[in-house]
Amino acid sequence: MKWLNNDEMLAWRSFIETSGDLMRAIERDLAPFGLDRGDYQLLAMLSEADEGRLRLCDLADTLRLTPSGLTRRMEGVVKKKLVGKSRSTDDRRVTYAHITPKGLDLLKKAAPHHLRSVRSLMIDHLTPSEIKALGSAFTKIAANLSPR
Amino acid sequence: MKWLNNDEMLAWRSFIETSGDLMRAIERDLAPFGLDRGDYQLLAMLSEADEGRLRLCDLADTLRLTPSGLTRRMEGVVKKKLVGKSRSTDDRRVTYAHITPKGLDLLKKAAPHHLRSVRSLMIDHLTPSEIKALGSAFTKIAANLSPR
DNA sequence: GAGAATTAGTTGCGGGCGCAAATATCTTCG
DNA sequence: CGAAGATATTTGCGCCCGCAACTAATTCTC
Repeated sequence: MKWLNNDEMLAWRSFIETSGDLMRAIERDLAPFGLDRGDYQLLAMLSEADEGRLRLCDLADTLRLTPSGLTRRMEGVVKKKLVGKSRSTDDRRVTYAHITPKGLDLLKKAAPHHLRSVRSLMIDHLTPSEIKALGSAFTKIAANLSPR
Repeated sequence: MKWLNNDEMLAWRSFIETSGDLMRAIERDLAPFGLDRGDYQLLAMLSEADEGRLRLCDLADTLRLTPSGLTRRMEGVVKKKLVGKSRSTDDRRVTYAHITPKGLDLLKKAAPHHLRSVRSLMIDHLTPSEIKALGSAFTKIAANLSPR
């Protein structure tokens, strides 16, 4: 049985212990805007999408949500009028989610703060080579994760 | 407004996109033992603790759970007889959680598989320098996260 | 030493989200 | 074409867990 050496153990332990804390801290910084991380991610994805809209199933994929998870999350942002839904006339199974002007507005307000969070909580503490290593490490890990 | 450069963006994006997937994959590999990641972590912490027991509040801290979150998680493992509770006679506010022989047994069975998961999903894809970088990066990030 | 503040743990409530089943709408193929 | 299968979305149900409020026990403070 090949155990983990010290470096490996530190990599694994610091990752699992810290990533949750980091996420929570990011979330806390987003709270003043009335958004949680899921909402922010959702708005960000829509704002970057072509015409500011995406099919729900594609949105669910990019957000790593199951269909049902997305349905529930949509309820929240739709109620806040940040996002709207519209059925496709082309394929009547599909529904589009599109970001509203209000949603875009809020996102544009929140983004700089969020960016500052990410910098001050993470990026600013790392050397350029650590940053490169994080990127390549997670990219490789992702590539080897089962097809989802 | 200082935006993120390419390396920074990749580090951040790959981290948020991948870490959840990785956790889920780890969890999936633990499922055959009837454990989820939270249960495993709990058992692991107890098994490493002095005399195989910890005060509930200390356990909650190390598991990054609120007191109420821990109460609920304990319900599960106690019902499965993997963990027991005992009041301290010394300070009658405190309750200890201690791992049972059955819990220790299960942990010992699950650990090698879990270890293999961690290796095959993460460690094996990384170079030694990436592993070192992950460890130092998350250690630094943790050090700068608010005092919790 | 009595009351205030602190600390440990539990409980009620609510939100997020996964799973399985149900529904609606294509798509495929004999 | 029509039935069988695939795809998009919603709903019912249940688990995890955080927050706020509550109880119990201990420690401070005057």
